[in-house]
Amino acid sequence: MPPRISDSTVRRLSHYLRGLEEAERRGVPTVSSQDMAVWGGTTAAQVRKDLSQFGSFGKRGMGYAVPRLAQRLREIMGLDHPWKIALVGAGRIGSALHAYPRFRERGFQCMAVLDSDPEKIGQHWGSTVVEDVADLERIIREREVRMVILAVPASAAQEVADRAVSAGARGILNFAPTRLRVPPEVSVANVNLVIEMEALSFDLTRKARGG
Amino acid sequence: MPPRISDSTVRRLSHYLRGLEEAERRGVPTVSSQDMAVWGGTTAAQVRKDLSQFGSFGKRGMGYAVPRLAQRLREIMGLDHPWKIALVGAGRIGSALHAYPRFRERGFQCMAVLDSDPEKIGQHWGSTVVEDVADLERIIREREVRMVILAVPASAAQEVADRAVSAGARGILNFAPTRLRVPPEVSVANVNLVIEMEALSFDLTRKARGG
DNA sequence: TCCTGTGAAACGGTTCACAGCC
DNA sequence: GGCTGTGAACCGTTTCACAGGA
Repeated sequence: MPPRISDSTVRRLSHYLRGLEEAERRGVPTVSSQDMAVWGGTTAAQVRKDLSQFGSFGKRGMGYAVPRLAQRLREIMGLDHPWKIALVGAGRIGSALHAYPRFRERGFQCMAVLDSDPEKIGQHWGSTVVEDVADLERIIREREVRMVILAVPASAAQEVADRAVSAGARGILNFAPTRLRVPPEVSVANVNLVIEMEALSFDLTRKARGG
Repeated sequence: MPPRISDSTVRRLSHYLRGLEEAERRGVPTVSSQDMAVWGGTTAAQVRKDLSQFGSFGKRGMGYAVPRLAQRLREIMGLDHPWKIALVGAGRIGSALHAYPRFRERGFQCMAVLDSDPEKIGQHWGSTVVEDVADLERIIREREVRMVILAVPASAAQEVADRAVSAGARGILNFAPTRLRVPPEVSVANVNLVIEMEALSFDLTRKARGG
């Protein structure tokens, strides 16, 4: 029974891994928790606590062997193998995401781009052809898609999510400003740009008032 | 000296406000903390705690008067007046953000779109013309821009951020996968899509393993 | 000596439970 | 009776401090 890992820990692990891979490229042999703390925007103690939840990867007095720790972190995060994803919504956000090179670099393979708009269906996006969202279930099943990026209007998000889940998708990156209801075996990450802007508005307002 | 307000509280306030404005439109006169809890994906007690940090807005036995609370929340969050923003980076993400109608609906007025690419400078985006990022400081000052959306490559993000801050910007929505260093009077919200995907990867991997 | 791994303490956010007002 | 506002309890995360191995 694995203990609960907090969301903030997971985010920091991403940062550690990014730093480790940069160090790997440079041929740095070992790093200290202090080095990783800088990458993760945290403290050395926090880094060690984070890592200790998964095992003991360092050597006292020495630090951590970069290739070994990077490999272990990739395994822990499930990034030691590619993920097959599908992009639903071929609007502007969808187009930007599809062109975003870092997804592919990180091992997220886009198996399909889907939309409901007849104007968009059939368009060529690089080597990908936009397909009909009516075929969502079949495509997810046939191409073994495990994650879906939802870049559809809020009004369609829940329905598309339900269908994707029923076809076997287990992770959803949701750009629609809606709280999706999904079964517990499914994970959802929400990206809500208006909330981010409103949080900035709050912060700035508070700083302007309170000092 | 206002007490610290947690980030999670701020996000919930956004949700409460969205629900309140929907209720306002429908002419609902009062709501309970339980109603708001549903909007914010939390509990009634949490709603009351959140609100209590800013004052007492409800009536015991009655609930909260919708228009009054909505107005107070807009004031608290600094959403009772428009915000002037600028968009730096006229690539695909920038283009998607510029077309995103919810920013404008929510009172975020885009005063400029900037890029360094001569091909893009001069392009017409609706009624906006893409301008040269070399004029960033002048434009921020002249048009009283307070927030900047950074949709530029990671390699340019810090430099653009520094220049925006020096010209008077105080909020940054950062899409570049970099941790920006800014003075304490400046607030930054990061949107890091790879981290969101990696968090999904972690979750799914963990669920598949642990049960 | 250097730096990790880890219990213990401190902190902050959430939940509980109830007093108080409508 | 119903629902808010809030101190107190609870719980998870972060920080501290140090024991222990290289």
